[in-house]
Amino acid sequence: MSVRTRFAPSPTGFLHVGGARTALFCYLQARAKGGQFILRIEDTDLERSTEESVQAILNGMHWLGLDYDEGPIFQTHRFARYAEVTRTLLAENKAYHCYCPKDRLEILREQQMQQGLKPRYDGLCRDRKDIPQDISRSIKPVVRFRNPDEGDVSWDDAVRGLISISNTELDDLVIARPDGSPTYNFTVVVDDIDMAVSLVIRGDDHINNTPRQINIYRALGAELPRFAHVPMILGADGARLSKRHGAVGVMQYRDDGYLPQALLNYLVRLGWSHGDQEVFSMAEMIEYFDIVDVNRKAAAFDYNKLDWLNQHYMRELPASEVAAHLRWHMDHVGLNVQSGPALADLVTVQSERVKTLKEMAAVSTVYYQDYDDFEPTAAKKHLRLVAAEPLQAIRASLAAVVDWQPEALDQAVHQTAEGLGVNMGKVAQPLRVALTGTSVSPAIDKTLWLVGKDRSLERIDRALQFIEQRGAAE
RNA sequence: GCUCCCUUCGUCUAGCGGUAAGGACGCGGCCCUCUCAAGGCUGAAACACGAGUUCGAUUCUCGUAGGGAGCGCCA
Repeated sequence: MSVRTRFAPSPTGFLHVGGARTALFCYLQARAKGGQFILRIEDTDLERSTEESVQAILNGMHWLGLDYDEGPIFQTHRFARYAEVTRTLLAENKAYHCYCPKDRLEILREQQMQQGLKPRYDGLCRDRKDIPQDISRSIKPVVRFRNPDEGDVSWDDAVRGLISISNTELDDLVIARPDGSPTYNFTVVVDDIDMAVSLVIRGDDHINNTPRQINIYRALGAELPRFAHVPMILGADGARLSKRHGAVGVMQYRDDGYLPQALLNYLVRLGWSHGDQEVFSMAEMIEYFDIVDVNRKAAAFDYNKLDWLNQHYMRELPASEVAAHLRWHMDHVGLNVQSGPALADLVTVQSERVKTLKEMAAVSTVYYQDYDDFEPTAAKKHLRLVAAEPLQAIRASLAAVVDWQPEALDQAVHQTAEGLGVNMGKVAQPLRVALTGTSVSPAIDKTLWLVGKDRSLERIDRALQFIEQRGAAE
């Protein structure tokens, strides 16, 4: 039988990394089994749902490349259907109208808590036949689902194993508000039945909702899907992930310079593994992933490992592909990519030196525009009188280079050093400071290559001038 | 408070009754080296605790402790 999974976020914010991982698991499970993956937007809470959030979720899914076969399906478009099912339950006496005012329920809840009891609806309206006319006219009732009061509800969770809870722990939940709008636990069940979802993958914060939902499935005479409750993702400090942990929204990771492949690879390894393998292509994830192998423990987010994976992908993915992602960051920091080396060339040189694309853009400005001043300590150390001769020599040598490629440039620097009878550092370091204004940059041949011939010669001249002025001043 | 869930290096994890408890990130050291990286080699680092079951428990059972989730006319 084909597997049908769904990811069902509520549009009350951006696409959270925890949600992204759940979506990834749903996606992988469907793709692996040749099934379908559905995206459903749970927007029944009209107060908190926003159009921007819907867009943010769609953007996040798109950036990650998690494409769905059906959807997005909006619950707000299905109110008529929920109302229909509610009427059926009412007619079958599996649900009933409840006229209890909110304040009565609040008081009840407080009393129960005080007595050390679990707060539950006491069932006052369950079999109430004495609704006075004036009450039924002034109070619009909610609809409650008649939960079984005996027996247990249990299911074999695909990741947790057998979970069981007594019906006496449950109460009659509201399935429709006074205005007729449906509530979460009810819409999920109706939708999952209507959409023939066969495997419900969701965060383990929903474990407690599952028994209630199972009872609704039964009342509706529907077959149960398989449930898989995946552990949550914690912040780096082990506490629940929240804004103060930095990036929680998926798009924030793009802004921070991560590749979608890296984030996906990082997320799939949270709670799941395949032997000692750390790096997985999407094809491998689809091939190896199985929801039953997901473990039960909540996992703390580790930026170091994400960084490592990100660098891995920056180096291993085709440079042109990485360059396309880098482009966004270059634009973002206001660099004109026409005024320097091709981005793909930049990527081949810089990817092993930085952890993120954001960092790459930041350390690459000198290849696209002139730097303002020499970094004081670098200049003090390397642009001294003794550096004048090597710089002049290398300038002459470079001026003669026709094929401005790393091999020829490397040769030029080496030959210059040999000719002067000094080691590489005596030539390379002053040259590096001349080229970049700092003492840190890629290998000198690569640095020259990226800076380009004309700009390199200009900058050497500038450094020579600096040395001369400084010499005169001393 | 009540119910449900979780517990192997700092972190992500392997383990599925007998292992020197493996890998990865990070951290330390060495090597390489024109700087910074990257790379290679290497080191330190874990079975929460207590009872059982068993010839033998990280692995099975039960407690304890710690952590998480839920208990809405939010999802």
